[in-house]
Amino acid sequence: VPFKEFAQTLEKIEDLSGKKKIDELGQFFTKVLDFSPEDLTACVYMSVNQLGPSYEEDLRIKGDLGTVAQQSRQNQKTLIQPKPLTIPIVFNKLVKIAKINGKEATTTKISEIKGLLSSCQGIEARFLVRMLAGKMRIGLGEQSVLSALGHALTLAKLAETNKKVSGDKLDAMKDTNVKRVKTAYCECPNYDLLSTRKRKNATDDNGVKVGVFLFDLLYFNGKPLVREPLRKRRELLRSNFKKIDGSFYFATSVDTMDTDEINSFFDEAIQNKCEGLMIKTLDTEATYEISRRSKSWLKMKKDYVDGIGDTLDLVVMGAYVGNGKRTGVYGGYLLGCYNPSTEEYESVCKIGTGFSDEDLAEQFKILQEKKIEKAPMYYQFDPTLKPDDIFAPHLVFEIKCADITISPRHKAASGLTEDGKGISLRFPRFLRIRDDKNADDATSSEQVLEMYRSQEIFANQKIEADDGEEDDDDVVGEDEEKDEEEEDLNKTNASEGSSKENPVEKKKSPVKQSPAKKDAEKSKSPLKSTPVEKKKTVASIFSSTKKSVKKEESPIKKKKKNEFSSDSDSEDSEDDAFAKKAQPKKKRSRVAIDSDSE
DNA sequence: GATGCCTGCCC
DNA sequence: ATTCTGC
DNA sequence: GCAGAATGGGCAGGCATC
Repeated sequence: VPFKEFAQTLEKIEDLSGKKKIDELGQFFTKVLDFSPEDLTACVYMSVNQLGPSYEEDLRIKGDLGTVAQQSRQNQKTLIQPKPLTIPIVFNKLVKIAKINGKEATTTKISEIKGLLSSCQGIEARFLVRMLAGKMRIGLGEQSVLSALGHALTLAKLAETNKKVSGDKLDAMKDTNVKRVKTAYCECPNYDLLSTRKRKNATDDNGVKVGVFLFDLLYFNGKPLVREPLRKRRELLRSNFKKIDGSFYFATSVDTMDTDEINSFFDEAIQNKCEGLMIKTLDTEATYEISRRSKSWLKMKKDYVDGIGDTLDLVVMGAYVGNGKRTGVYGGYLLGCYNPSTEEYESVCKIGTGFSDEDLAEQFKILQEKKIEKAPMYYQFDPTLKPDDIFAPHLVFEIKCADITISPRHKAASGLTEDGKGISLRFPRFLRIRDDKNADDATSSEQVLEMYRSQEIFANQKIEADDGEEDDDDVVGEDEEKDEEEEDLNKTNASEGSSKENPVEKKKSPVKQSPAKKDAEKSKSPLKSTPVEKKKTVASIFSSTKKSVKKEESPIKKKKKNEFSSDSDSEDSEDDAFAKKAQPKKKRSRVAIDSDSE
């Protein structure tokens, strides 16, 4: 397959929109299947800009690569002058470059890349460079590549059997195959992910206790359990594995249909320094299939509710030029808090999300007039954070975060901590510009430290929960049956948990809260977005004070934390309830909640 | 050998 | 991770 | 609602550089 053909396909895809992108790639794959099916693997990998799974360990793939490598080598001999590149040549070369390591690795890689580039013609170079940069940005990613593959396989199959189908019937067949491809993709272990991560000194004696918390079983004795409901998967997990104190546990969970119970379990989780809960249906839509997963797994964290959570007002010290769709505006900013005693601005975090396109355009305009040549003495930040543009202290952003942590790079409150370490934010996002604040009205270093400390305290004490109120909404499931309650408790520790799991796939599926975020913040109408149908939900939650639910996909661990909200003043209201839901399907069911914790 | 920058990965 | 946006 | 594409802190490992 000529590389040029591939590059041209990418170019077309870039300009098309919606499903047409998939159709275009599907046609390309169909052609590949027709003329050089042996190149399909490489084409698929290149479409997702990956070199494939850990080829060293995957014999099947390795075999393919061997063939590819051979072909490529043969071609190269006769390739005295620029000869048209082919998919195998390029793919093989990329793999080769990826494997180069050791001394002089960079130099060698560069020279190999130069060689590849000099063989490019026309648009080939453009896409080759993007591939090398890791950003294809053609608006088509993994999911679409899988769809295209499904389409191509459908057509190939039909051609093979000489059948002719079209219209709705054909579409239906495609859908079926797309689903098969995606399912296979989900069920097929990725050796790269499963392989043990390299750790030079993975000892356990560095004072940090590490434990594994199991919460699901996707394969057992060679059989995929992905299609089994969570209740069964969990039962197999619990009956076939044994807990080992100090290192191997089952995630703490509670089975319930009662939101109050969920809330109190959530409080307990927070107390134990967990980030929150993963709420899943036990029986209904409780399998691990991709298309439904998003509807039956919800993540519940304290910072998802508008008006609640840590909020800070920080000064924009500098900015970084934007890439891709942010070309021409800033892609992110360096923010700092103000230390009145030293009259310095200390970096707290960079920020790059939460902005609408309009926000970015407006900010770029505002900041042009605040640009200054170099960072003033009163700007404290690590050299590695040096912004492309630096501004006089002026603009103030209201930022929300999930946590406040000690940082190895940021300077906030570094003069106030015992060890001199600074403070930073975890998962910072932009909420809005604080027009009503001057730079020196920003959150102070002391306040930042205070927020950090109160988190610690909070996490270590018992929270009285409670609430009161209820809201209406209900949750619950109706159908599905029985309830039992069960729970295990283990609490323990804390260390960071880690986990990694879910080797099966990585996808993301957010349920975002409604887009009402900023508005809600301003208008405080937390419920507004929620009403969504509460019909069939998987689970709906709300609480009286904090908590909301978001959806997510892979559960995992968490880290610390707790709640609290302070802010330099913004109005946080706390109100109410919240409910989120997942999607309408019809039946409700009982849910199981795992504490995502470490 | 120590230090710094970059990459890949986890959230 | 979080968030926004086009489809 | 999905999929894609912007972007965060932090860690560990690997390579470059002093």
